[in-house]
Amino acid sequence: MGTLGELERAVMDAIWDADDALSAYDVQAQLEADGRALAVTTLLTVLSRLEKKGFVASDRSARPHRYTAVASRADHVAELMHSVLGDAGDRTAVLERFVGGVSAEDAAVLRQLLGRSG
Amino acid sequence: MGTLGELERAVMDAIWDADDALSAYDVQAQLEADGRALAVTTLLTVLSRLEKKGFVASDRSARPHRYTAVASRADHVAELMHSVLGDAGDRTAVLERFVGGVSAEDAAVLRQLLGRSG
DNA sequence: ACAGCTATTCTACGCTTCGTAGAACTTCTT
DNA sequence: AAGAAGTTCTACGAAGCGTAGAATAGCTGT
Repeated sequence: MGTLGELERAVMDAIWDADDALSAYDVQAQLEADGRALAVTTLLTVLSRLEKKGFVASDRSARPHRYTAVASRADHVAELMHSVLGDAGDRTAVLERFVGGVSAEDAAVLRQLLGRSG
Repeated sequence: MGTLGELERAVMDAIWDADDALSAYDVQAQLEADGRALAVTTLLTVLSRLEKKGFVASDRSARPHRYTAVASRADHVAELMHSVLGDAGDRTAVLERFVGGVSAEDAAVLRQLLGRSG
């Protein structure tokens, strides 16, 4: 599972922030609005790399191909959290440090989420 | 804050698994026991890179320099979890997915750590 | 069916990180 | 002071990433 580079991450953010599927041109416009001017071919390259890595899927029937995120940002981040926790050794020790560092709001959310499941 | 490469990770594991400070030679022996034969200079290079990245500190008064982890593995992993959570956008959504995916044991640990009442 | 335009893929290059280690240099010990 | 033990410098190849031009493919109107 590869991690994302800087531009790859920016592209994923654009896709995640959009409500519907984006073309390379849409992504280009989005990044330009963020002050980053890039050639469309650059975005197409990045998009195809993201597809190879399994982060996006493309609809190639539409003429400017449309790209959508395979997992939501929340899913992706939660998965990352699990994956780092995964190779931790002493999970309890990690969770202890983790919980020790969360904000009061996050702690409340966690309590609520854990409350109902047993 | 850079992530660790494959060998860098193996070296950190050796250091984390040891109770006391290790020299490059100790690390070499440890990796050799794990079926990986490397020159000692290789380990010294990696160790110095880890030091530059802030993962280890060295005691240069002892003659074979001794290296210790700056943070425990648990601290490191918990920090990583926080850092991914950090650039998440909707933290509640992430925590929801995260909690949804933990094992019953982990959930029990979390509940205990968070305390009964919220 | 063809010309011209739009869109996509191929190829490429420079930079950085990482695994790997020899060569050169430093520092003890005797 | 010589030799051994240890450390730093320098280096190189592979891979990943940002970046984009060149080449190619597909569509549209006449």
